[in-house]
Amino acid sequence: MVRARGAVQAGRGRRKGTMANPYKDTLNLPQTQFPMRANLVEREPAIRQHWDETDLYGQIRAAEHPRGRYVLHDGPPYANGDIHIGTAVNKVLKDLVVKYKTMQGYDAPYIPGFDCHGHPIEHAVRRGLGEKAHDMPVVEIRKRCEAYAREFIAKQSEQFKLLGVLGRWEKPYLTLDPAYEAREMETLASLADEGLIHRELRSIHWCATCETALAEAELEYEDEKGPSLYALFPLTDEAAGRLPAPLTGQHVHLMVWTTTPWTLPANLAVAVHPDFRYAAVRYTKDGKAKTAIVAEDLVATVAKAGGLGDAETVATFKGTDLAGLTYEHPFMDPPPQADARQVWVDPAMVTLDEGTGLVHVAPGHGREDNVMGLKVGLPAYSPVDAKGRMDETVPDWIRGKTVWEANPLIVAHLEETGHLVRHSAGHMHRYPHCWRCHEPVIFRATEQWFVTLDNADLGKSLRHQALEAVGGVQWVPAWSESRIRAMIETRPDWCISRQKVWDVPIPALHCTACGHALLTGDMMRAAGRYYGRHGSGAWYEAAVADVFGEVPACPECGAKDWRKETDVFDVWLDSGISWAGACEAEGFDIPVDLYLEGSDQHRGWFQSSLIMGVVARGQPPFRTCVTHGFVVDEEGRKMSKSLGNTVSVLDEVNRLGTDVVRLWVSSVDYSYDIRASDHLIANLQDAYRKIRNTVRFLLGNLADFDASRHTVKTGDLEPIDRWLLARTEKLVADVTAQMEAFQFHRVYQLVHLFCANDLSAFYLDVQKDRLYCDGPDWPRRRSAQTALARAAEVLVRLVAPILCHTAEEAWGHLPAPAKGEREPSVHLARWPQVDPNVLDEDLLAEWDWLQEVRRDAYALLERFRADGRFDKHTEARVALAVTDAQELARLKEVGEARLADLLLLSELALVAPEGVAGLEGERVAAADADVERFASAVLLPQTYTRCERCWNFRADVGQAEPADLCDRCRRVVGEMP
RNA sequence: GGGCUCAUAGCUCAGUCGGCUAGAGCGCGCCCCUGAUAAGGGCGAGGUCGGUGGUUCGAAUCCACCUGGGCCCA
Repeated sequence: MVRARGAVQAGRGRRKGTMANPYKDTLNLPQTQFPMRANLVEREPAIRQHWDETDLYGQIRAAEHPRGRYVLHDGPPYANGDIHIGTAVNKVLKDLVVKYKTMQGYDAPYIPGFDCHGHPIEHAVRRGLGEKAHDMPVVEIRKRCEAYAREFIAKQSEQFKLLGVLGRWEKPYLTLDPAYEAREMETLASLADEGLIHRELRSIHWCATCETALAEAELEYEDEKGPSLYALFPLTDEAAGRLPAPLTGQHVHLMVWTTTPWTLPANLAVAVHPDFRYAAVRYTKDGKAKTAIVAEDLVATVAKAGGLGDAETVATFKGTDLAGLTYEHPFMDPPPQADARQVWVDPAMVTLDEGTGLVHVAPGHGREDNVMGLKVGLPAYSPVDAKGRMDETVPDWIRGKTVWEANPLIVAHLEETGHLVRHSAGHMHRYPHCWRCHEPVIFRATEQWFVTLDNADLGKSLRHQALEAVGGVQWVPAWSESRIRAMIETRPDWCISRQKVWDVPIPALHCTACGHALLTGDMMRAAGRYYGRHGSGAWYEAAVADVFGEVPACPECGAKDWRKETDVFDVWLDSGISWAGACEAEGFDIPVDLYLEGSDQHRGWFQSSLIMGVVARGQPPFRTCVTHGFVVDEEGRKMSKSLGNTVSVLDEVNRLGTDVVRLWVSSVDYSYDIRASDHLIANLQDAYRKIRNTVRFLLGNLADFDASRHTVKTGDLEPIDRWLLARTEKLVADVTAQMEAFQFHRVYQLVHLFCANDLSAFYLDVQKDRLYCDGPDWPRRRSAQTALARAAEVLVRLVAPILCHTAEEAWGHLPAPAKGEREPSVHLARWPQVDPNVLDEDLLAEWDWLQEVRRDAYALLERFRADGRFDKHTEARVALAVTDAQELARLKEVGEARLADLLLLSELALVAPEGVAGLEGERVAAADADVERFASAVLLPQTYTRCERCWNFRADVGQAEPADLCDRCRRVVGEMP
């Protein structure tokens, strides 16, 4: 629609044009060197460089800390690869806490750490070496591992610094540091002192490619297609004789199901459920009639899957009836002990979800199998060597074959000997894989060192103590507690040995005469001292006497000839004692205040630290534990390179600037999944600009404000300025509460709302007239500036933890404080404290109401504006009919003139609904605008002239010379020199 | 399969003990301003509160189940 604007405007006597306003120089327009354009990508590095050059971190450490110490202990990221968005989120969250606590007056050191040992680095190094690794001395490989780790420590440090994370980067704690290793041994010695370390033949996850045991944490479950088969174990004649009629003495088989044929050689038992019913089924296969026992409920399923067309149930039993029946192995020689190869009842082993209801048990090849074996006294027989090859105890047709090669051979053999019911090669299942080489792992029984979680006396068990300790920690969010509780309740004994070289060697000795393995607390302490002096790698070349001061005699046989342990400790022990190796080493008390990590650390660092803290110090090493979720893509799916939905945080920093990325981190509720994409992070640019420009406008209007001379006493402030002071104080109170609760996304919302609503859309819009047009030194203007100065001061400080660069930049543009000197950095400044006298809730409620009134009036007046009756409120004279008589009286009390100012109107009249009858002018009914507060509005004819200086339409324009000014502006101009 | 957990507008978040027509900011659309200007202001449109069933006078909220995610485990 084209409107005849020229005519309308001419009729209102408005002179619009590009002609320079002769009074413009008499205005107090904003002035500041703080640029509107952030240009973060260029500016931020300069700010960080300045921090480096002035040693800001050192200055903060050297400053006064009236509130004592607050220790956030860094969970060490693994020194491998570039940082990713998840680690970036973690570091930024930590930095928010540290910067906030620092401003609150705490000594809040941040000592970054790096997890330097472990399988991933060793794997990468060995892969790089190729064949050469086999002949290379351990010490040489370790040297390369260290170099590898240090390379990534340097790289990651630089990347973390790009995120604005302030800390002692020049001296992080490293788990490969000999002093750290020494403390680790000293701390772990308490495990041995308490008798909590034992050695045991256990079935564990084993990677045949990497030739090492794997912890739960080192497994990845992947979907995989594999074999599955139904096999028959014939009952012995003795057992057949015990069967009830009509089966007595017949050839009857136990039918089992397995997806790992290679474990069949190690079969030592079959488990059934005591409460299930079992059926003897007769069927014909290859022209031969057979009888097999399966769970009754699974007969149909098995008949179908096993291809038993004519299956017919001939008898049923209870599970307990089957207990003790002995059977023959389809291809193995006599069992290693007499009570092997019989049926046991074990409810934990058997479900009806899959299989036949009879479970093939190989204690050497499965955790549950192992547990059951221990219970009934079966050995963890495991005829597979470290490379995954079948050993000499198995028949020659599979001897020396890898388990993967053995699978089809075993299937074929069962087929040939009539023990196979049905075989399939396409069974889909989730199967554990090695987290490094991604090959499928096997279960294999080996001698390993364990931390005992359950003692005979349950009340004193480590598990029990750890669970008690959980209750003493504040978990954020609260569900975090139930999660770690459930995990500790169910975790198995902790396998702490690894058949690797890149970690701290276990300083144990094996007697060459009797095979006894020796590891005591004193030995560990001695090794700790030795490692501290020479580095733990020295173990490999040291003589026993060098490490322990003497050669101990074997407590079992008295011999003095030892083989040094070749296994190393699990890498989780390194970080699990970081509270000792890093914190106590710095003189920090345990427990420290805060651990803050991703939710995966419930199984990792939180747990290992808690357990070690309980063992060595009798308490958890942290008071509060904050957990954050994982970064997922825009659709909530996990990020993966193969899906191509990853976000590179370094790219984002280079594209948008660190402060925008930090603002993004602060804006999300990190308790759950965190969605991220280029687009989602870039969205925060708008909020960043809003905050930055609001700060800039505050600064611009404070250009001529000298706090020491111009500050107006609170009691003398104009009402709206008194409100801003209270509103600012409320902001401080709210933001502080949310910071204390680690609810940074609420801080973001509060700050953004304050900038967008309270300041930009309301206060600053209303106050522009005074700030620009009043005399520079008029009390009314100084009143506004007093409030603005406080708002600016507060805002810059409140955003400092998040927008650490921008706040620093703005800091240099704030007016000098009334007293004393400004700290050289905002990060050395104090967090604002709430003055309860200023935070006047009644006043805030009053102004909430006024703002509602303003919003409703605006909605109504918008009707006139949309119709082209005026463009700016300052052009309009308006009468508002207030629906409620009481509210009308209340508004009258506020005053029409003041309300006209708040609504930016030329003039305002307040009337009762019936009062509009006699008024001249166009009117609009409130129903059109969905407003109840006002019955209607009347646009009164504009009879006033526009003041050429302040552009307000006022009755007093033309009443004196200069005739184009209003009274106020005449006074201002008259006061000018 | 088990433990913990999530799902409210395009996005980020509020929503108290179950109680007005489910809110905010951003984004989007339209308009205004040009004295915050690669700024600023106004208005508006956006929701089956993941789905189904139940409890209740009343459900985003409580319960059950389902769907789809996430972390961890088997």
